[in-house]
Amino acid sequence: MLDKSHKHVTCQTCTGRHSSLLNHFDTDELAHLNSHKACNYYKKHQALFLEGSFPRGVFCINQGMVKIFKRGDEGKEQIIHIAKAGEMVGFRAMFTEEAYKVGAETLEESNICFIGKEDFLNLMDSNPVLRNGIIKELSLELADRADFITNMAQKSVRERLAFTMLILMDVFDQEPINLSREDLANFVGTATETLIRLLKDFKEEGIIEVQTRKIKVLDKQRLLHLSGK
Amino acid sequence: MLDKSHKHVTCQTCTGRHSSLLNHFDTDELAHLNSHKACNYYKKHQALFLEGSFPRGVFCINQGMVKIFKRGDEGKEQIIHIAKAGEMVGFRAMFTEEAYKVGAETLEESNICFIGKEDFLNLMDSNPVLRNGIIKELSLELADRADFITNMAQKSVRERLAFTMLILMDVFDQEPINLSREDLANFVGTATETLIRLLKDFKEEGIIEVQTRKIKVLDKQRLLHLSGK
DNA sequence: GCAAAAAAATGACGTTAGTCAGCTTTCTAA
DNA sequence: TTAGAAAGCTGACTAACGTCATTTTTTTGC
Repeated sequence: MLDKSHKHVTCQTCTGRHSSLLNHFDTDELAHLNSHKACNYYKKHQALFLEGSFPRGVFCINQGMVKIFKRGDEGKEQIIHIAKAGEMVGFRAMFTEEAYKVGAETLEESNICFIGKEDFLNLMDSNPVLRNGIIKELSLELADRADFITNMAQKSVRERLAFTMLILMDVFDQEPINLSREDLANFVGTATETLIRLLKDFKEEGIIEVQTRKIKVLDKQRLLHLSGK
Repeated sequence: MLDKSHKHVTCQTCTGRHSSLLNHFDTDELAHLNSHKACNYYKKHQALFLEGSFPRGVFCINQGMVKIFKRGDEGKEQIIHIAKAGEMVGFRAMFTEEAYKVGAETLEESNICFIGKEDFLNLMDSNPVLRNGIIKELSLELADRADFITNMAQKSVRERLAFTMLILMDVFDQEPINLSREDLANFVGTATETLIRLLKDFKEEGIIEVQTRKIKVLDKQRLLHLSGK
C-alpha cells in the first residue's frame, strides 16, 4: 500500500528519474522542475486521461503502472503499451495539438506527477538534451509499433501471447505478471476465453506457473522460442 | 515515364514541398537546401534503404511512391505505410542512432532527393519550425499506428480491406489504386489468396471496378461503412 | 464473515481465413 | 513476337479462433 499522504515526491530523489528522459537534469533544473510539478496519488483503475480529451501537460510515473489503450469500434480495448515507473505519458498528443487518440489508466495504485503543458514546452525549448531525448523516444516507439503491427498481422495468438509475456516480464521486472485476464487478452489482441485456454496450455507445458491471477514465468527460453525470435 | 536525365529537381519549384515539412522554408533556406541535396531517379521496385542498414540521411520524395515495410519471421512483408510525393522518409531511424527497423522501396518510378544526416541535423538545430514540425509528425504517426494496431487486432480481413482501400484512395489521389495483389495483401495483413477472394466479392457487390491490377472505387460510402467508421 | 458482484474457467459450435496444389492470364525481355 | 517468368485466380480442405451459454472461483463492500 502506498502512502497516500505522501503527496510530494521530490524530483531530486525520484528513483524512476534515472532511467527517464529527465535523467540528465542538473541541480538547478531539478529544483525548477520540482517546484513546477504537482504530485498525485492514483488508486487502481483510475484514468489519467481519456480518449478524446485535450492534453494539458505530461504525466511522470514515480511509482506504479499505467496502461495506454485504444477502444475499437465495438468498445473493446486494445492495449498499446504499459508504462512503468520512470516513464512519461501523455506528451505525444500535446505535440499534435489534437485530442488524445488513446486513453491512459492505472493498473495498480500509483504516484504520478504532473507537469503543465506550458512548463514542459518551455523546458524543451531551453533544453536541447531533453528535446533530442524526446525525438529519440518518439522514433524508438515508432519502430516498436512497426514490430507490433507485424506481429499482429503475421503471428498466431499463441505466438503473440509468448511475445506479450516477454514484454510483461520486463514491465513487471522480477515480480510475477499480475494483470486481469481481460487486460492480458486486450494486450495480446484476442478474446478473453481464447487467452484463458492458451494460459492453461502454457501451464500444462510447464512454461508458466499460475496463482489465481498472478503468472510466474518458469521457462523464458521456451517463450523466446515460441514467439519466433 | 519520368525524365531520367532531369536529375536536378530544384527545391524552389518542387511541387510536393508545399505539403511537406519543409513548406515554410524561406528563400535563403531553400537555396541552401537545394545546394546540399542530391537528386536521384529510382526505377520501380528499387530500394531506398534496407532493414538492418544504417541511416546516412533523409529521402525526400519529389515524385513517385514508396512503401515502408517490415519483414516478419517467415520473410513475409508487412507494409506499414505508403509514402507519396512531398513526404520524407528515413529520418526516424536517424534519431534513434540504430539500424533501420524497416525497409523502403519504390512502388513505381520516382524522383527522390537525398539530404545528408549532418546537413539535416544542422537544419533542425537552427530551425525551430522544422524541429517542431518533425516532433509533431512523429507524434501524429504514433497515433496512427495505435489505430493500425487496433484495427489489426479487432477487425476482420474484410473490414481491414475496406479500411486499407480508403487509405489507398488518399495515396493514389484520383488515380485508380495500382498495387500488386501481394503488396495489397501485405498491407491489409492477410494471405494473397484471401485478398483476391475478397476483391472479387467487392467487385460483385459493386463496390469496386477492376481492370487487371488497377482498382477503381465506385462506392466510397460503402467502404466507409464496411470499415466500421 | 457473508452476500453479491466480478472475474475466471469450461464446453459446444460455427466461421473465418490460412495453406497447398494446380491452372490461367498478364507482363517482360530477348 | 514469342517463350518464359511472374502475377493472378480458383478449389478443396482444415486448423485456429471467436461467440455464446453456463458454471465455478475469487474479490469486494457491508
